[in-house]
This record gives sequence, C-alpha cells and structure tokens, in this order.
Amino acid sequence: MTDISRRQVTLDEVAERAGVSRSAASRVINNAPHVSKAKREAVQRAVVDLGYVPNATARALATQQAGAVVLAISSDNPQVFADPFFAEVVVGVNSVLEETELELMLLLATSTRGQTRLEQLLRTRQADGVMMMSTHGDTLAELADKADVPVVFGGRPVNFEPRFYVDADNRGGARLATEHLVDKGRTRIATITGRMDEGAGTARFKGYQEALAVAGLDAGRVAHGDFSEDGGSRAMAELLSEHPDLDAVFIASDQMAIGALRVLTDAGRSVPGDVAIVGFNDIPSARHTAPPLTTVNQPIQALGREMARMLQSLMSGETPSPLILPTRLIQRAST
Amino acid sequence: MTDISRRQVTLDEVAERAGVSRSAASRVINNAPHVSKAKREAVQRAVVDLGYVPNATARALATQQAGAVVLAISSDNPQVFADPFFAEVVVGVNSVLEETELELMLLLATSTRGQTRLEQLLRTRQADGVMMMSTHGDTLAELADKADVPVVFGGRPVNFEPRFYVDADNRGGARLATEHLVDKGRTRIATITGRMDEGAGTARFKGYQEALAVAGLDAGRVAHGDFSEDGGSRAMAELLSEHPDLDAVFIASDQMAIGALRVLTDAGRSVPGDVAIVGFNDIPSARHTAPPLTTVNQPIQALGREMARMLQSLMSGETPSPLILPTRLIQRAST
DNA sequence: GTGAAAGCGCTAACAC
DNA sequence: GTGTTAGCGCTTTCAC
Repeated sequence: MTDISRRQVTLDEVAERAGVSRSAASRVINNAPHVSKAKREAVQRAVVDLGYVPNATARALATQQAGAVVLAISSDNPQVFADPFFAEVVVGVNSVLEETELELMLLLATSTRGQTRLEQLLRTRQADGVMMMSTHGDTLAELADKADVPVVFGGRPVNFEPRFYVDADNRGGARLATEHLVDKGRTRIATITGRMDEGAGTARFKGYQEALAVAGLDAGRVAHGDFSEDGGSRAMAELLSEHPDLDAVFIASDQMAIGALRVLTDAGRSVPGDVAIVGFNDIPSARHTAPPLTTVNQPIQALGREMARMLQSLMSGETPSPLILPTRLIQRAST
Repeated sequence: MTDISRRQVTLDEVAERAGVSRSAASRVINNAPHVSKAKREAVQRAVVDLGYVPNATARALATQQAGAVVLAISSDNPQVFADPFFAEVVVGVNSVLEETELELMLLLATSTRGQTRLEQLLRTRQADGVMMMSTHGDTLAELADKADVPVVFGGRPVNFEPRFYVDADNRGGARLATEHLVDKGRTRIATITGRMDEGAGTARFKGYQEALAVAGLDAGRVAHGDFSEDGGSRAMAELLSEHPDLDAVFIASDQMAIGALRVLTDAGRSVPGDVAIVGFNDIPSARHTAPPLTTVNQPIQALGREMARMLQSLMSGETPSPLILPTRLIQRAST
C-alpha cells in the first residue's frame, strides 16, 4: 500500500519522468489514440512509479464536467431524511454509481439556504446531473425540470409531470391493497391518506377510490393524515367518531398504520376481527406489530438504481422513458 | 425566480459590466478589503443583474480547496448502509454542514473499487476533510488516520485508536444495560455479542463483562452474533442449548434481540417472566415487539453533528479532543 | 505520432 | 485602493 501522505504528483512530472511531452502523457492517461506503444508504456511505468493520480478539479475545469452527480432531497422538514426510505434509495443509487467514475453528492435542502444551493447547483453545472426527490411544493421541481442539467425525479410531484422520472406504482399498490380488503368481504372501507401535497399521498388516495368504485362501494370514509404515527392516531380517532361503522381501513403508510392500530386496540376494536387494516411501505416494524401488518411493498433500492441508470442515460444524450416500478401486497395477519 | 437555463456568467463579465478590474470584482465577491465603496456597490449590482454565481471548480483549482467534505462508509456489505443508523448520522452531519459552504460527498466503499477510490481521495485532496465510518478492518482506518487530509472517525476501530473520533459510549451503555438486569435480580445473565471485528461489538461485550464482574456474577454465558436478526436467532438457540439455566440476556443489538425474542417465545420461555432481555440501539421496531424491548439509546444525530463539528475544527487548524457521547437506558416491558 | 500553446474561471502576489 | 500578472493542473486544438 502506497504512502498516502505524499503531495500531489502532476502530469508534468509524469511526462518528464517518462521522457515525453505533457500532451502525450495526457493521451495515455485518457487512453486516447496517437501514441506509440513505446511511449505509452513509458508513461504507464512513470504513473506507477510516481503514484500519479489525476487532479479531478483541474480536469473538471478543463473538460467542463464535474465528474459528480447529486442526489437532492428537498423537504421542509430535516427529519424526513432520517426515514430509512432514503437510506435504501442511496444504496440503490450507489450500486450503479460505483461502476462509474462519478462521485455522489448529497444535498438535503431543507432551509431556504439549501434551496438556494440547489438552484445554484442546477444553474452552474457544478454537477453533471441531479436526482431529485422532492416531498413537497412543485415550483422547485418545475424549475429543476427546465434546467439544462440532466435531472431525473424520484417520485412525481403533485401537479406536475416531470420529463424524466422513476416512481413506484403508488396508485396500483393502493388499489391492490384496497381490493384485498374487498376480497376479504369488507364493505365499509375507510382510508387514512398521507399528505396530499405529496405525489405519493394523492396517488395512494386515487388508488383507494378506484378500487372502491370498481367494487361499487362507498369511498366516503376518509380522514387525512401526514404519514406520521401521530397523524395516523389522530386520523383513526376521527374516523372512528365519524364513521363508527367502518370494518376496514386502507392506511397510506405503515407509520400511520401503527398509530391507527393503537387507537383501534384502545377503542376495543379487534384487528382484524372487527376492523381489517393494511398499510403501505413495508417498513421493518410492520412485521413486529400485533398483529403483524399487511402492507404494500415498493422496491426502494430498485428505485434508486433506476434513477441512477436513467440519469446516466440522460447524461449520455439519450432520451429515456419514465419508469414506474411495480409494488406488491405483503399479506400478514392484520387482514 | 431567475431563469435557470442560462449559461455560465464569468467574473470577467461582472467586472466589465461594473467597469472595474477583475481583481476588484474578485475582492468584492470574497468580501476582501481594499475596495472603494463605489466600486463595491457597482460590482454587487452587476452580480445581481447578471445573476453571477462563482464557478466552484475554478475556485477550487485556484485555492487548492475542494469546498467539499466526504462521509465515507467502508464496509464489506453494501446493505449495511440501508441501516437507518446512517440516515440519522447523515441528518446530523448535514445540519452543521448546512451552515457552511461545504458540499457533502457520500462514499460508500464496499467493493475494492470503492476502497481504492477512498484511498485516492485521501491522497489527492479532492475533499478538504473526511468523516470516516468503518465497520470492519483496521488497515484502511490506520491509513486514513495518517493521511494529511483532516480525518475524523465515527466510532472506533477494534485494534486502533484514531487521533480524532467521536463515538457513542458503547461500553458504558452495555454496562448500564447489564447492571439493570442485575438490579432486576437476575443472576444467570447471558449475552449475545455483535461482530467482534467491529469496535461497537467488542466495546459492548466489555461493558457486559465489567458489570458482571462488579456484581460478582459469572460472565461465561456468551454466544456470538453478527448484529443481524438471524444471527440473533442462531445465537439465542445456541445459548438455550448450552446454558438452559439462563434468566436474562444482554443482546448487543435490537435486531438480534428481535430474533432472539422469537426463539425464546418459540421455546416456551416467557419474556420477561422466565428470561429478561435488553437490546441496544433503540430502533423504532423495539417499541413494537411483544413485549416492547428495553434497550440502550445512543444519540445518533448528535454523533453526526459532532463529527462534522470536529472536522470543521480540524480543518481550521485546531486540535480537538476525541468525544464520547453518552448512551442511556430506555426501559420497556422486556425486563 | 508528436509537441507547443492556448485556455477552463478563478485567486493571489505584486507593483503601482 | 487599484490593476496587472502569473499561475492552479489539466485538456485540446492545431500545426508539424
């Protein structure tokens, strides 16, 4: 293992050592043509001897390519990133980036400061591409979608369809979940929605409505949550007081389902005996609730992977199609 | 909101527009002294008019400062990053970086490829500093600790004490947990350890031993796990067959505790009636197991925050002291 | 196949 | 205070 605390070795030094011009050395490094075999080898030897590593900054300046992409997560709440969801996305993204020379920059834009930074980033090509996950607000998203830097979205904003995105089939998943409730013979099926200013929130609500419409059932038992456990509790309490006859609930996130479950139990309703519930996301905790939660799984790592792939494709001048990843029902004891 | 799809505006253009020299403009941008008020204002106006944003790459090349730090997580298993733990660390790190001009780069070094990249990074000053979390192996860590780039460690390697680190008090937490079991009147207290090639694994084991030594109890009932749920199940089964008399288990991670809990239940041992257990990490699921898990909480976001702060301090030439963050016992029904 | 030379956009001496 | 100048380390025409 070579000594790490050595100062930067420049291309000039390599060239000198190899007895060639700097341009020749450069050609070898970037394995470009027009170099004699002899020189090529001489340079390669010099590179090894000196432990040369190209200076990425200088290269970036010369080529006008940053050699980095950014994963930007814009939200009004710094804590959302603590959601394991993003960790999984990152793993997926990383798995494809690892095959390339691209660095990954992470931009958690919560404050206005972060937002500004994101805008500047978009404008100044400090990154060769951006993967954007926005949990709220469409204006930044529209802005990003218009930037001349390649941008792919993870998930879709509410009122706006980006040119390039990969999303989970939230609507389909919600339909699946609700249909499952119907299949189980439930007829008074309520829902607790997520935040309706997020794409996932509205899509899951639509899926619920569709499934009930098809089944010819009433889709009027709805309470709005915010994806959080507490929000789920509140919404469940509301539902219970306004629609005490409900016999099932489709809940737009497992976190909310956990909150709702507690309220149901406290109210003396057995699950799934009196009320069947299904959640969404398939978080680890969903396996450990009592009873374990039926839920909808989405392929999160795949989402990250496909975002990165789509970005690559975009960066190499292609025009990829948007992608919707399938979700699937995980059946457990709560239904 | 300004149009984003505009090409790069250079400092020269700003200078020309303001009718000053480039150096004057540069001074204003970096609010350095020696500029008359008039010119300063002229430049500021030009900046706004033109929508000038400095080119970070060029600046980095000129100043020899990357303007970015990296969070490197080196592990032999790509999946470890999916652990919510890291998401929390990132939130902490980001909260302090957000106050600065520094970008955050994420380096998940799993493959050899990633390792190489990390080494190069260390060597070429592509980043002004690195925060390093290594889950295994000490050689890379020692290498990093010797690099001339500021490096702070999150957690400590097993056989090696870095110069700058912030760590949770794993040993103290384990002692706390074990003492709690002692206080509950348990006398045949076993342990399931984590991976013993990770600092957290060995430290928690030491804490267990210490507590039992102080209490004058036998610390011989031990099985080794790997922090995973399955590993916990296996280890618990082993413990049950080799030390069927045990009446408590300190388990070095909640994930393992969940696995162990299932095995205990399946074996007909009631928790905490027959066997009391306590876990470590305070993951969300720990609240939803049956019974809910007593566990040790560590301040993960604070860990991230302090790593970033320590790095900043290091980068500004100071010599910070290592930091150990307190852990605390969260008492629930499993004891 | 080869090298000289001109940048990439910025900062930092230095002389005025 | 101010502007001129020389780089930072690399890539890339362009003529040979």
